[in-house]
Amino acid sequence: MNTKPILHRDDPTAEPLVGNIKVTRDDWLNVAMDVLVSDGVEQVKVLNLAERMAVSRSSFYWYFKSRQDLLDALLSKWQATNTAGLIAQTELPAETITGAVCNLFHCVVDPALFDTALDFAVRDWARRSGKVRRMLDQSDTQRLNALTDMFLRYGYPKVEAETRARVLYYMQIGYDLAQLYEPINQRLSFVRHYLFVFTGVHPRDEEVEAFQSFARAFWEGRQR
Amino acid sequence: MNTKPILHRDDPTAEPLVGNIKVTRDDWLNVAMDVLVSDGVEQVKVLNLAERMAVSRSSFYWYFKSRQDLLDALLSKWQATNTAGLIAQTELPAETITGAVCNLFHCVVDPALFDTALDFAVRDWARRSGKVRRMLDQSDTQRLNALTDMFLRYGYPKVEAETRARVLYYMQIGYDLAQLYEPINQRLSFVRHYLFVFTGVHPRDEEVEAFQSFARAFWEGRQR
DNA sequence: ACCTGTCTAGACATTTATGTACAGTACTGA
DNA sequence: TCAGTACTGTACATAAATGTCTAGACAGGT
Repeated sequence: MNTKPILHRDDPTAEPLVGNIKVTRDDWLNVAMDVLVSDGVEQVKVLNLAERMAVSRSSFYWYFKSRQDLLDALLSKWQATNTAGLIAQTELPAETITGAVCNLFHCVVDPALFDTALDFAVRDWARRSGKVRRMLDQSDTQRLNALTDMFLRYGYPKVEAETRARVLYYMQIGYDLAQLYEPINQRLSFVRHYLFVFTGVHPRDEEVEAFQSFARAFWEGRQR
Repeated sequence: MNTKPILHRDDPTAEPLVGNIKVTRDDWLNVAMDVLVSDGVEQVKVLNLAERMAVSRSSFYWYFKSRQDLLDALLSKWQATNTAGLIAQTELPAETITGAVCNLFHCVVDPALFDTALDFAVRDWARRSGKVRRMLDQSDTQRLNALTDMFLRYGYPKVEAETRARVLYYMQIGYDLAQLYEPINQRLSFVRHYLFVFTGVHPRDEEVEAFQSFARAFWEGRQR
């Protein structure tokens, strides 16, 4: 378990906290994000977070007006990062459509590009909040448009580009949702076939291998 | 709003309730299922359900040992219907693979065959409960196997059958999750292209038209 | 040395949830 | 009719969550 949230006070590289400070506003946000992702919004409770950080509950109210205030901050953080991250990947240059889809696959591998678990948590949250639902709908539309444009750039007819964008996007969401933790090697051995089904053309060997070695290197670094 | 839960006492066709009975065990279950689907497990609260039925909370404890007892019953209900429903659709006879996929599409249209919203709610629930998670993993495996077998029956090589089964399954989950409520006609106009992307072959006109008219008839009946 | 601004702890009030005890109500069958 | 069965309602005990108030700890400026 080296994936637990790093509090400011536990981070040796950060400058030490002065005065009576035990945790920072960012600590509250980070821990809240962690709970949001792993347990859902309903579990983002002040008491819960305070206990995890071994800090009094009332400290929370110094940094945030209310629980709702914290939730709003979480949503902003998601909105500012995830959609932008995915769209950036669709716009990277590639010689072929299969190469472009490989670029997109990076999102599944690297949470820094796109945090799938967070995205899922927000989707769940959206079922209970109209405000979140509206933000999410906007993001979905933007993302689908970006994916459609990607296929269009490689010469697909309009309707086919739209269809393939949808299949690709929803498949990624669905896959992550199902959380079928297949062994890495099995999952990577499917990459070639996924590329074929998604694009209708066979990928180049070097594209597949490049992605596989990227993913393998990334996952080895995290003992998965 | 004609989709509100039908309580036994509101159903004119059912035999009238005798004695001091106001609601039945099934009423509790149905309303709970409704809340589970629309608001998630966390909102399945005894008080909440009692208020919706205008009945005292303590009535609940006549029919159920505890809240957990109710949740267990909900899970059983899901397990007994949804997975079986989907697998049955994959096993229906069809002349072509595109026809077989059309049969599967019926699941998306008709909640009696497969309640996608419920499935999603259970997925969400599974994140918080190990027991639910294990049941869900089992179901996912069974469903993927059934879909793979379907492709195998139409002559696809093993790996391609597995890949297409995954794309098809996850795409359906993802699509439902995103809840992009496209207009019916737009959605139906994509059917032909989805079939092509999912199977790699072009569907027959009569297959597409048969499915479209089925879906249209079904949806018109529910003023969607 | 003393104050001031920043942050934390502990005590309190309130709300909302679960579960229990017990009395009451309305049919049913002997 | 009268006891029993099958429920429902009121009241109570308890727990968990949010939010408020106040006293106090700590560093830095004057």
